[in-house]
Amino acid sequence: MDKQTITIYDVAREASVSMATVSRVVNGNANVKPATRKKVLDVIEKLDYRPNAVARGLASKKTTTVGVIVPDVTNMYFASLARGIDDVATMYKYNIILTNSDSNGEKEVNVLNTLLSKQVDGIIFMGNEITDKLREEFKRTKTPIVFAGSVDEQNIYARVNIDYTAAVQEEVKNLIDRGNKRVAFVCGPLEQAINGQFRLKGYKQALKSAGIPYDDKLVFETDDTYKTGTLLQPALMSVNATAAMVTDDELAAGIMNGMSDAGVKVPDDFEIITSNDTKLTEMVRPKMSSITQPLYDIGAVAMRLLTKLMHNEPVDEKDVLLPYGLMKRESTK
Amino acid sequence: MDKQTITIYDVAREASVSMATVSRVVNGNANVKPATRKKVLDVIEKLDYRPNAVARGLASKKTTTVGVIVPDVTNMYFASLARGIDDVATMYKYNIILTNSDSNGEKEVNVLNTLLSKQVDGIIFMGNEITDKLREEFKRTKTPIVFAGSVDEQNIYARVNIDYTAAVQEEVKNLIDRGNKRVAFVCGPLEQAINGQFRLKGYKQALKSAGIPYDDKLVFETDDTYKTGTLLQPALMSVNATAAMVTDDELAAGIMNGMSDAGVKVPDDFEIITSNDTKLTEMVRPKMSSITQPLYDIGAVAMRLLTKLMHNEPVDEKDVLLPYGLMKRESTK
DNA sequence: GATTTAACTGAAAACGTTTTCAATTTGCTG
DNA sequence: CAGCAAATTGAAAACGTTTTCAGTTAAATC
Repeated sequence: MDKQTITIYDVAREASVSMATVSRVVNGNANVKPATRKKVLDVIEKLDYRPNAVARGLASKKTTTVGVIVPDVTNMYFASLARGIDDVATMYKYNIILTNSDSNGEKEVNVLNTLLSKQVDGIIFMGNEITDKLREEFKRTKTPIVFAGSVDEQNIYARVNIDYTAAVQEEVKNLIDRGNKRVAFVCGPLEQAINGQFRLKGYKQALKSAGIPYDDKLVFETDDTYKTGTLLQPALMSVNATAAMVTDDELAAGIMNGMSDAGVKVPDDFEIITSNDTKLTEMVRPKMSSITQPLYDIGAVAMRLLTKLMHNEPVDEKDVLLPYGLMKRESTK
Repeated sequence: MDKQTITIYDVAREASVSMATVSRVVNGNANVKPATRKKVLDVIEKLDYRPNAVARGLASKKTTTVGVIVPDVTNMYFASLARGIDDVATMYKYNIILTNSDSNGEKEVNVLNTLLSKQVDGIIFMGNEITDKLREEFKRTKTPIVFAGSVDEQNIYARVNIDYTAAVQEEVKNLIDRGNKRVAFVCGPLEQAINGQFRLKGYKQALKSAGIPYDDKLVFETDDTYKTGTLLQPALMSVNATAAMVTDDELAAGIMNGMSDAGVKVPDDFEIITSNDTKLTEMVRPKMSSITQPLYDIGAVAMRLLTKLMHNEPVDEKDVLLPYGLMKRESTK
């Protein structure tokens, strides 16, 4: 009546060998006589035996599961990374436990602890503001961690990103070269190092190279949402900005639609460049010019890196930078 | 040197009680004297003991983990469901193992088996074409399964959806009432029951009520992608369609942009209505009218239903239909 | 064919919990 | 304060694997 499970012991008995031998064939251990292997395999087939991964995890101290902490899967940027992660995880026989943190420090700590209690073999973290408390928790564990599409300004953790500073600098330079004297920098929370340090730095460098003084009235700190973007047009106009470097695609789409709705022509009256190159950039009209990032690859490479860490393989570079590009579409001249 | 872990045995010794007692206080069992509980709690705090979920899983046969099979997290529709699932999972102390199947029957079977070997307590499945092989695998397990946003034409599995047939019928009726004699039905793969049976049925019913003969030249079976949508304009024009009922938002956005690019005005020359009400509908211009679905809730309710199944609580209705709505935006007159 | 060596196999101890069942305490009752 | 029920506790057996170590068998050498 009850869920009767076939255990390794059952197949051992049926094949007249020991559990150890069954375990060996299941794990592909070479030290088994071919004839024995075949016999065991046949019984496994016949009994439809499936190894219990939990018991395996307890005995071997490996769960072949990795934890993935993401601010919100509903955000295309993170969804793309997550997809890359899952694909290479699958490739290496891992599964992922996916958890949404809403970039909330407390949730991040909780979630991290549950993942660790579940004995994940590794963790991929996304999120750009690392609270002290979180760093402390990270430090307490020996479980390998890699950041994906997320900077670590303390240079401690393995991570894979693009060079946000250079990319922003380059794009802002282009904007300036095209005659824009006042280009706005519209970003997510500045406490997030990726904005407040890396990207803002690129923005400032571009201004400096062009001999334009930095004006903090031109930087707009937002919550990265579409809705907020749609409301920004008046503020942007009031500081006489003629272009904007935006750090999130949905936010950028909001700004662009807000402009259009207010009769401001993009790109003729206002140029917009965005940062994540999600498919949204192509769906919106005009299509948005963007920094291109290999989103899927960032996730994929992060996961690959994590496998190396988990298997104690040597890694040459803990801070991997993937190439970025610049895709001109219709929101810039 | 080695990752020295504190076990339940360590705290038992330190608190001079038995493992059983420690286990009791960890699990909130009531039969522990308050003084003892406090003593144990103090030691747990002091030693920073964290229960090993794997060992727990082996002993109790519960992993507090559920498997989630999704075609592709990168699709906003599924990402929204997944978010709803994760949130209520967290609420009930579960974690989710998220796997992408690409709606590929073989992958689905593989993934299902890994999930089962990992002893997940339940499974949430998304995907609309259930191969015989997959059904067979489903049947073999006693692990509860619920479908989210996915139909089961055999009425076997617990599932939560909206009434796709009624929703489509209603919208097509509106299109017809507004004077469209030839409305196209543009959908994903017809093998998927949600399209080939439920939605198509609604389309046909609407035609029938209006006394319009069904013309299969007006149904366009696609792969649900944006790209495909952008290429559909000529075909749609060649059959003299003046409106389209589309089953996917990205696809619909593609069609709309394809129309606009070809100089066909939406909605004046061509009306479009889509089906999933993802945030994309608002980002695109003109904004797309859509059937509204409580995406997040579908996921949330599915997960809630699964918890009941996992805890052997009675469930009154295995086929839950959530309310849908119709949101008129700018792609219809 | 006797030795030596390499290949294969099995017994049993982990792994860190939960859970059953019996034993011990404690609190009441009269 | 004996007697009994209820509340607490602990011992030990699961749970289903992996892994170590010793033993056994087969192959190779002379």
